[in-house]
This record gives sequence, structure tokens and C-alpha cells, in this order.
Amino acid sequence: MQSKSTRDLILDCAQGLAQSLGFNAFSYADIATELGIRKASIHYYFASKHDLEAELLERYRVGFIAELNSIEANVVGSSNRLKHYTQLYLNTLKNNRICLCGMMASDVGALPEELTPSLKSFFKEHVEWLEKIMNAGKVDGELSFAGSAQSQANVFLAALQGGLLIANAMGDEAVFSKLSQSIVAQLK
Amino acid sequence: MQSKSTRDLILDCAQGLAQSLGFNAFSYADIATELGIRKASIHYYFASKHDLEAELLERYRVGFIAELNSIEANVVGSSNRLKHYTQLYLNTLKNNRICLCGMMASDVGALPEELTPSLKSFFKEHVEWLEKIMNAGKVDGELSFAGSAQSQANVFLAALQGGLLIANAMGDEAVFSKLSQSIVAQLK
DNA sequence: GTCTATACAGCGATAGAC
DNA sequence: GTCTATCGCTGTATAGAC
Repeated sequence: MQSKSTRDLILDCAQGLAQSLGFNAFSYADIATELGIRKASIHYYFASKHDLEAELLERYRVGFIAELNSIEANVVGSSNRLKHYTQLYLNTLKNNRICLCGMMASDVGALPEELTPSLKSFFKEHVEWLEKIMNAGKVDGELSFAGSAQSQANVFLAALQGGLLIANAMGDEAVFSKLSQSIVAQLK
Repeated sequence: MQSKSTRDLILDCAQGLAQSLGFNAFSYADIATELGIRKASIHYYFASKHDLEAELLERYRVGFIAELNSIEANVVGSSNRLKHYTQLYLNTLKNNRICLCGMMASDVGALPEELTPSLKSFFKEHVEWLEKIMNAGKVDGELSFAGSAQSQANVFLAALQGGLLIANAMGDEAVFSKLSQSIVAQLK
């Protein structure tokens, strides 16, 4: 397997920093140090930090859609699919990171305006995907809940994003595990 | 009524900036400009930014406890108390702000370590308060839910924090209103 | 208690050699 | 494509006049 391009290494590194520190709390110098390159080399690939942020967001959003498709392709049952969805969040928490888009949402007031459409799309896509799963589960009787699938999807997403935030702050992975078990269990 | 001290004006201004931009995205210069004073005057009250942040967090945490006590003193019924709790969040959203501690939680990786105990306390206190309300509601039959009051309290808090984050990013207050109605309704 | 002035480090960004 | 060198700006923080 071919080793990663400098460009991808920069993106991976920047994403990690953004998810653990926030968008305004890491610098080109941090990336350069971690990768053992110079700041100017980063500017060669990403002229401005806005460019880097934009690509980071878009890559994350598209990558997540691929994960959602993968769950639908490989996991059977609405409840199992929801569990796998929560697992994606748990994996980021294990690296002491929160969702990149949760982080961007918290920084939205200090974010370049060009990024907000993509950020909104992220949340919209996730709610729609969750809504689809919820509806299917309700139809085949595997899931049961009051209210609309849409409102359930919104609550589900919000609880996971908030849970990730809080569990990370508490430094307690179990907080998130228990929470995600609870919200899935309540839908049965 | 006596007008506010410079110190309080600084705290109010800094809190607003912190809640809308994040802790690492506002400066002494921003505060100075907004208040029409000089940066050095802020340093007179808060020698370092860490000092300012620490006091901001503690003031917010203690102030919120007062709000919780006020709800218990003035609002009758578990369901109504929970609704009032969600209303506190909605009020911050109306100013395009999120919870100060939600913001700090997102920035926890870039936060001075001395602040994390107080931040953890905030979430712990809120879960405990919510748990108390949930339990009382279950006992008197006003609320009904599966699982423990503690896990319900955790889900409730996470959903509100996450909902606040997402609604603010979406620029759509209704997202939060609907969400908070859903989670309260599900407990009946 | 508030100001002017300034120090110093770090930031994003660019020019140009190799 | 990566480097060295450097610019201009902004950040936090301090010294000292008033």
C-alpha cells in the first residue's frame, strides 16, 4: 500500500487538532511540528487556513456519508444500524475527540461564513438518514416511539452530539456508552 | 439602582463573547472596544485571561444553581420544572449564544487544566438536579419513563446541550423548541 | 482606576532559493 | 515540492504617568 501523500497527512493532522482543540486553537506551526515539515509547505497545499478548514469540513461530511451508506449495506435491522451509528461517535471519543461538525457548530460564530452551508448540510443529512432508519423500524415493528420519526431523529442526533461533548469534558467514556445505550433502548 | 461596576461590565461582555465565539476566539481588545475602555484596564481587574475565564466559569456555574433553586421555589410540577429548565437554554439561543459550559466542553482540549474541575461540577450538578426532578415526577406519577432517573437525566441534559449547538449552527430557533418539546413530552 | 506606550511571542501569509 | 527568511498583524501582558 502506497504511503499517504503530504496533503493527506496535513488533512489528517489538522482534523485531529480541530476535533480536540477547536478550529481557533491550532496553528500551521502545530501541524508542521507534528509532521516534521515547515509551515510554508502547508501553505503550498492550502494557501489560507480558510481553505484548509473548508476542505476539512467537506472531506469529513462526505466521508461520513460513506459510513452511513456502509452501515445500510452491511448492517441488518434498524436497532443495529442505530447502534453502529453511535459506535462511530464512540470511536472519536476514544481519541479524546468530538465530532468535527459538533466542534464547528460550537465555533460557528467565529467561522468563515462560506462554511456554514456545508455545516448545515451535515446535520441535515444526518437527521434525514436517522429519520429513514426510524421510519423503517417503525414500519417493520422493530422500533416503537411516540411522535414523528423526524422529531425522534433530531433528539437522537442532539443527544449524541451533546453526549460526546459532555463525556469528553468529563473524561469519562462510560458516560457516553451508557447514554447511547439508553437512547437506543428507548426506541424499542 | 446603581449602575454596574466596570468589573461586572467586563464579565458580562466577556461571557457574551465566549458564548458566541468560543474562548479562544475573543480578545481583550474585543472587550475593550465594546466597552469603550482600554485593554490595560481589563488587566487591572483580571491580570491574565485565565483569571478572567476562571471567574467567568465560576460565576456562570453558581448563577445557574440559583436559577435551578428558583425553579424549585416558584414552579409547581415536575413537567413544568423541566419546561422551565429548557426555557433557560432557549433564552441563550435567542441571543445567538450557546451554554457557556457547552462551549467550554467543546474547548476542553485547549482549556487551562485548573478549570476542568469546575466544568465537571457544572454538568454533575445539572444531572443531579434533573435526576431529582425526574424521580419526584415518577413517584407522584406525573412522569413516566423506562430505566433509571439518572440515565434519563443524562439523556435530557445531553439532548439540550447538543440541540442548542445544532440549532445555533442551523440558525433556526425552532429546531431547539421542537426538540425540547419532544423530550419533555416523551417523559409523560 | 484608567490611561499611553511598549515589549514580546505567536499568528497567517509571501518571496524566492534550491 | 520543500525549504529559509521575513513581513505585518494581533495576541497577552507589563511599566509607569496621571
